[in-house]
Amino acid sequence: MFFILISMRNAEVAALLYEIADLLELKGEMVFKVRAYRRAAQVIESLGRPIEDAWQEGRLEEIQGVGRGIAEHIDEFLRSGKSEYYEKMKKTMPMDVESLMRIEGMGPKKVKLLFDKLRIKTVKDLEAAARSGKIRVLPGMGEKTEQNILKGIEFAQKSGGRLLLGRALPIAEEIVENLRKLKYVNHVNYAGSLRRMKETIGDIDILVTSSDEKKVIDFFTKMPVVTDVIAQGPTKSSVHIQGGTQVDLRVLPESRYGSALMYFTGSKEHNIELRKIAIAKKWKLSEYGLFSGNRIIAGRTEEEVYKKMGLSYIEPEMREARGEIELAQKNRLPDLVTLKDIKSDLQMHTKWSDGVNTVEEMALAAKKLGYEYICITDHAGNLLVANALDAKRLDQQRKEIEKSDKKIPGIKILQGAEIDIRADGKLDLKNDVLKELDIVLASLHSALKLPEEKQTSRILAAMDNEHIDIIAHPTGRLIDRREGAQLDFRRIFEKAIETGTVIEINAQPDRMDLNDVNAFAAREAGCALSIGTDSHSTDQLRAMRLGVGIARRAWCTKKEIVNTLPYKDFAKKFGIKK
DNA sequence: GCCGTTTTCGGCCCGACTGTTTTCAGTCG
Repeated sequence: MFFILISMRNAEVAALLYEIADLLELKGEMVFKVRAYRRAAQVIESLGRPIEDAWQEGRLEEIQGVGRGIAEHIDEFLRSGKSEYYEKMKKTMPMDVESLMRIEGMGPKKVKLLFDKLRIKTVKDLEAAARSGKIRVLPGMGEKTEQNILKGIEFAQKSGGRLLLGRALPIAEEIVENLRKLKYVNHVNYAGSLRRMKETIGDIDILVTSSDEKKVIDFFTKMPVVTDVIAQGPTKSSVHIQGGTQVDLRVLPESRYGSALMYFTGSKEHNIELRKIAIAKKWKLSEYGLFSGNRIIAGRTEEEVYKKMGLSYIEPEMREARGEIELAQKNRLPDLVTLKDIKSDLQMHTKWSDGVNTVEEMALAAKKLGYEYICITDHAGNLLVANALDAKRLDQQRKEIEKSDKKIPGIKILQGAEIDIRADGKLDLKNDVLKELDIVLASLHSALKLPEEKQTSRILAAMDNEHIDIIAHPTGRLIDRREGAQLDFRRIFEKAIETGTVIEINAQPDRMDLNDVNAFAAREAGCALSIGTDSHSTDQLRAMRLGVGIARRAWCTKKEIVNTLPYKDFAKKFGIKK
């Protein structure tokens, strides 16, 4: 068995290569050279194993997209923490490229021109120049350009960052529903990273087939949620909606729906791979279809296009150019877990600790979702902020759970608890209390900044306790708000297999923890996984689909997810006798 | 800069919209 460890250095190396790419682009280097750096960065970012391993083994050049030149930069960076090449370039172009490029409408050419002519280095410089009318006199620029720059700056300051998947999904679904109601609209779907279930979303892409393109675009740009229209052409439009999210719409004829949906679902890297296959067959693939010369040979459905290309259908969550195309060629894609496979939710809170609903309300809501059993996992121990239960209250709660279990037929209610792992690795409750519970979750809630070694030991110690069944939200991160614990996942996965501990995929929209890359590594290592919503109200139970999304992005089948087990098998696996 | 059952040289994904132009470059996805 081989193990995988996700290292922080991968992200550092990727960041360096991205920055080099930006600077090369400013310099006006060949687009292909720039692209080569970006591609290498992207591959290393989602590598799934530490770049140091390949480096120490002298096998950097075996990484896709890394050749002699880039390998040398990586080597220097890993040895010395610096890159002469990068620093030299940065000296000649000292502007804040990242921030400037993030302004809508600002690309490398404008950033370079504005630096050369006006010494603009920061967004602040840019704003001042635009306000005083210094930009309009430059070649290729005009008054409108200045206005757009100011609008772009204002917008970048207001919005900042990406939208959580769990927030973007309902918005996209509502827009899709509204478009679907129109008489002249046939197919409509959202695409993009949203359809691939990435944990955060840059913007929302929507695709429509219609007999009347103009009417669709008109309807779209005049929706009440639209705050301003960025672009509006005959087949394509972009708008901002309340809250600042950008929504792109594309209208296409029915016969192109499949190829367009593929194109807009991405990922970009997946599309490029597909197009290369088409080129090798002397065809051409675009959003308008698969072409042999001028003749369209596929495009109506995604299935048709994949099939014509000699590939089995690839689920959107797998389209990241991480080897799925090769598997599709061999017809060996995994049968991904689906929401329907889920028989239970293994993490939820009630009024007993920090939730808003009762045991009974949670159970009824879970039953409505079609679950066979659930696990009530209120906080227990000393976590006072979360109103954690002590031994006495756990006893009282057990009586209520048993009562509800009898009262509500068709769903089994288990008593679990979420126990805090203290900084020294000790658990927040005594063993004689833990042993009375059906399922025990252990998780980190504090001291998330300890060094990796200590943090890892904490989790390993918890797993060594025979009563701990699941490690919940392993890193404790909150997306865009808190980084979470540094962990040596290689050792954690080893210990999980040794002790039979399950690792949770937490489906809370701002947790998504394990994330897709770590869940991928866990599955490859052979770990058992669970998906829990960590719900604090009945509404939140529906977040299960986000967790399933992570599992699917990690190529999990139902075999790897313990809460797809029917109750009988689940009870047997965890030694529950009731 | 990378890469190769078409190539170790000559390719590298493809198209829409905007704004400033008067035929197109820049940007975006």
